[in-house]
Amino acid sequence: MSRDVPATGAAKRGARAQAQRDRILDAAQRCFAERGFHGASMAMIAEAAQMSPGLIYRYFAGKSELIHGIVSRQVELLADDFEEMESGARDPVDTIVDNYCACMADADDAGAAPHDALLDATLILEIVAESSRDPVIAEALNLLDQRIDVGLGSWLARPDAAGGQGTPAALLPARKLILRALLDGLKMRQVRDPDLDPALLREALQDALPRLREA
Amino acid sequence: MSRDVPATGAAKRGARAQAQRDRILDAAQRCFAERGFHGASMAMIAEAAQMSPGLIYRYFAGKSELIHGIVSRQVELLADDFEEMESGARDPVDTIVDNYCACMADADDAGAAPHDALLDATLILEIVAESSRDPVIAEALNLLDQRIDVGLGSWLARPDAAGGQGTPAALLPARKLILRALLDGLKMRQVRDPDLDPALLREALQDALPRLREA
Amino acid sequence: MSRDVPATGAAKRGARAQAQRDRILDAAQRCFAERGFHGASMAMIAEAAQMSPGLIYRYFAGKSELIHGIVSRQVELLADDFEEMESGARDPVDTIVDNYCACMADADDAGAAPHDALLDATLILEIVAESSRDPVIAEALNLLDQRIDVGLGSWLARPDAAGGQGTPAALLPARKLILRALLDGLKMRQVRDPDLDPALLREALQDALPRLREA
Amino acid sequence: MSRDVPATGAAKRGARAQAQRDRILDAAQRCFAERGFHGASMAMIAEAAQMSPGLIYRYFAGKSELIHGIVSRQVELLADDFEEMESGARDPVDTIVDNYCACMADADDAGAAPHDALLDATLILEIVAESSRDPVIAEALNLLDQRIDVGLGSWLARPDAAGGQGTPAALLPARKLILRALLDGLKMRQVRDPDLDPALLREALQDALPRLREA
DNA sequence: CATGAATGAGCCTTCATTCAT
DNA sequence: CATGAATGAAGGCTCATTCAT
Repeated sequence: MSRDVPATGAAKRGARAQAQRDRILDAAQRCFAERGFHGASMAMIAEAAQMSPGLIYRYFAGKSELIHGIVSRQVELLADDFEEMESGARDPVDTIVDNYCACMADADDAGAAPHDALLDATLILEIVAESSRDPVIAEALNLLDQRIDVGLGSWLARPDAAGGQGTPAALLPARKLILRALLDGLKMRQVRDPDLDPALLREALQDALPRLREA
Repeated sequence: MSRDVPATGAAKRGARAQAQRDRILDAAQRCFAERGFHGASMAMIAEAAQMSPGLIYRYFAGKSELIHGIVSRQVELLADDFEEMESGARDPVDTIVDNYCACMADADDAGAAPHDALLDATLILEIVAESSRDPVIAEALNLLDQRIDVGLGSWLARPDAAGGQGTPAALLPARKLILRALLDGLKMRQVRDPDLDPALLREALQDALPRLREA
Repeated sequence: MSRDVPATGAAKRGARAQAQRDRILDAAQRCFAERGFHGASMAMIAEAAQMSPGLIYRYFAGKSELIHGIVSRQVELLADDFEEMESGARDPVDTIVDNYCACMADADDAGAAPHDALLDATLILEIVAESSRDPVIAEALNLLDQRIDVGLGSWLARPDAAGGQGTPAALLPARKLILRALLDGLKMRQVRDPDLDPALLREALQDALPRLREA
Repeated sequence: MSRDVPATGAAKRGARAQAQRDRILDAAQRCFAERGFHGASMAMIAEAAQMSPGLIYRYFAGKSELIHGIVSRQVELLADDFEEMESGARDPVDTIVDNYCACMADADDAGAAPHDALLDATLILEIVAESSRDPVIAEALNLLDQRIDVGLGSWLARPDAAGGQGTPAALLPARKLILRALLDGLKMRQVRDPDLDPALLREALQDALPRLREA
């Protein structure tokens, strides 16, 4: 998943173009996180990317293509998390909590390069909401969703000994649904209650996760 | 569940005024569900409510106040769900699944009177996202959140025999967090995967909920 | 000029109607002074007059008729000032300074009944400006202007011994113009520099007025 | 008096930008003179300037900033008048009368480039009135006022022989006040009585001005 | 007479997007 | 490629005025 092989959809793009795209996406992600999708203007994004508004349109067809681009980039980031979880190298609780905390931290320092930062929780909600009306965004999100689904599924299915959860195939869809909802729901909690104590979150997960395994 | 008796906070309002407010809120809820908060214009809402744009402002101070009004109405609807859950009159799984299905159904027939309907899942995401930037919306959501928190907390804490979950006080915050996240997350799943089989949802909940109780 | 004989244009009006008109005009004058002609809404005026917006239209044809009414009322107030000046009962400097100070005072206590208060200086500017575009207002102002012109003229012309200025007829138009400009200009200074020391004003007038008389 | 060299405060602005600003200001000045500050809409001004409404906002933050810009331009025009007066090159009466007549003439031919023209008298009243409620406008007017104050003060104080009035320092504030009021008042007369004979004005000034000097 | 709900035109402003340079 | 000026369609909101009650 490294950049040796260009990312999905970027097959033919030159290095320069890719750099520009990333610069724009970084700026957009920062602006969207700060002001929301509708609150951030193309002009603002252009300024954040230190280029003219017109140039953005050379790389992206419109504002919602920016969301598409941002979401697509996330797919790669996610891969890392799943590798960790699946390899058993790390307690899944840690991964989730870290992931949660990372988002919070990102929100604080606006200088971070967002292309390897997780999506701001509020932005995720906006994207998901938007996806129900905007096919371009829906498409991007479908990819992400699928990736998560596969990752979660394989982690759940993998034998206990191999760092998985040993979930029987029959229970897999149900467990996946619950786990997915729980993870998504955490994003909503994050938005509603940004001061949530990470320790409580960890405690809650440590209590809940084991309970969700086969008895 | 109907509005024979004026709703909370509307004590002093005339019947006519209350009816107008509800008409506006119904129209707004429909428009927001269909086009999103930013996508639905006041003009569109006015038309849906069959009145002039200016008139809306006699009843609501601005667009965000419409969300405030919509969310506030939901608080009452929620009360019913919690009564059911707490009274033990009904399996909580049924309540959740029904609630879930109700939303889906509402989305289909646009003619339904929304003031008796649960919020469209997409709209919920938008509202939550917006709440992080709009104090008016945040306030309304705080009320709702609090109500849910109390309801969930008392259900969890109530002794097993009394239709509760018998959760020890020490575990309450953690369990509440998990449950809350799970419920919220279901809304996100609903948006992302509207075709989810209710039967799977029920199965998943029947598997998960008992596991989240004291061993 | 007392109310024994109804004021100009009020010939046929009943006492009740007159009272209503005055109440409206009072409210309007207060609102206009506070927020300006364009800044004060009919709704605001109605509330200040403790009546419904619709009722105002029973007594006045529109917003600019309110200005007409306000200006017309001033004609009577002015009469008093001129009587003083002409009778020689009082130093004209005192009259002008008092008049000036009265306006400032009015601005402070909003409770005063404006129908016997001088027009707020800012409002005067607005009215004069408006008069160049609104014939209704122009008409009212013409009356006021004429009255002032006559009053000023007769004071200037009256023999010195009779409390006047003993201005020769040949110089009258010129002197009237200067005096008029000076008086009007004071209104503008009042708006631009509300903190002007009344003592300085008195000093200035005591220096200038005598110089403007026949050598 | 032309704008060959960019005006004060425009040092860094490109020639194109400056031209656009002037075009907008010209249009605004014309529209404001014709319909008043509140009567002229941004759309109308944009049309007069032959551009889209949105473009105005690239050059001015809002409607009040247009007034600010218009007033600021006047400061420069005023400088010329004061130079004349102070240099003694010209009878101050002439300067005032010319200035007065210039305004009247401008009002007639709407085609004149307003950036070289004095403010329409009616517009001045509106601006002064508005300044008491709009800080942006107040700021612009403060600058103008100050400039006039300095100019008038130095002319009054300058020795008689040097084309001044030789006013003793002790009398300066009072004389300045009177002169200022008289000049301002002339603007009001201009609005109220546009047909005033310039000859009468000249006569009046020639009579009054010398009288306002040290005996 | 009086009310106040209702209208609807219009206002200022923003912003995604385009295009001449 | 890149710029940034320019467009023009909305958008949210206000308010003078009307009219059914």
